[in-house]
Amino acid sequence: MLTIGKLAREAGVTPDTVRYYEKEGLLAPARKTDAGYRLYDEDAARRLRFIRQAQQCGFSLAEIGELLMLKRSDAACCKDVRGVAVSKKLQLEHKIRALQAMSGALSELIAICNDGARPLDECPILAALENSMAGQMEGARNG
Amino acid sequence: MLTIGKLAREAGVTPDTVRYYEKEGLLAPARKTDAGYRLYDEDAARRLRFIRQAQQCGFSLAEIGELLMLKRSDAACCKDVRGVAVSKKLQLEHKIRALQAMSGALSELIAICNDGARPLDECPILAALENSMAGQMEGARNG
DNA sequence: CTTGACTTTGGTCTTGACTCCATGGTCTAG
DNA sequence: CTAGACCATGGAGTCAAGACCAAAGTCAAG
Repeated sequence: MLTIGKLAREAGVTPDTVRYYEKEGLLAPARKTDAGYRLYDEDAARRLRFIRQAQQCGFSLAEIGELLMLKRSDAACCKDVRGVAVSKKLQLEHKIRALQAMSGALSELIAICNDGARPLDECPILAALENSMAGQMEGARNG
Repeated sequence: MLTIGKLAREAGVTPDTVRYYEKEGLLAPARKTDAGYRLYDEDAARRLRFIRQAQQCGFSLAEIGELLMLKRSDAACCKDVRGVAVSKKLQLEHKIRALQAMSGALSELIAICNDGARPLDECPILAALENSMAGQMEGARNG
């Protein structure tokens, strides 16, 4: 069992952040000591890591809450919940495509610029960035 | 030449947002009328679309500013700038991997839950989400 | 030449996600 | 049994990214 400080340190956040997540209903302590200290188990640690990763991927805490509810959902496990999963997956795929387009654009950029010094106005950065993304971007239009 | 309203409408944002981007140094009008009206060209429109897409991918306006500076950079075009591009690309790849892990986890989830109703405690959501992400997540640890 | 849609600047307000602070209780090492 | 590190609650402050508002200028149509 971890105290809030240890849990937080392990995940690279502050205790304040952990308490905040609790207030938002994302992460509860397994139990509390008589003195009121929060105690967390390994499950909470994984959960916290998940939250941080999902955040890095651009999900809001509210969305992460939905993702985490896939786990808890008191209702039909594999029914209503499935809809949420499907729509989240579509969102993810849009994001991935957009990111891949960007990444591709940057690759071209890096490759082309590899040869050394060029005149500024010949630098194909804008072209690479804006053109090569355009195609992929269409798909992500209404993400 | 577009007025701020048309530009904004085309990109699905408000004029306020466009002015905000200008204040943040991300997007300037090509010129102003005598009356002080902002006028934008097609370049600005593309730029704005780019900003929105990048935002959807989880970049902050500050980061997007860096990306856009790849274009403007008064210094050596294909030299210092290349470093920024490379590091942005690494960031992107981390994000992509994390997103793909999530997407994969959701796929399993959806597939497994496809067969109908199951007991809650047998619902493999936690397992799928947390286990199947664990491996990929390691890599993205310090993104 | 007025009406309605649009624009300007400059300001305050909001929301999400924290972050810091004050005050006070708890626990462990010496 | 006390000093220093940790924890609790409650509330205020911060930052990004806008949203909203007021007062006033602009423009195209009838």
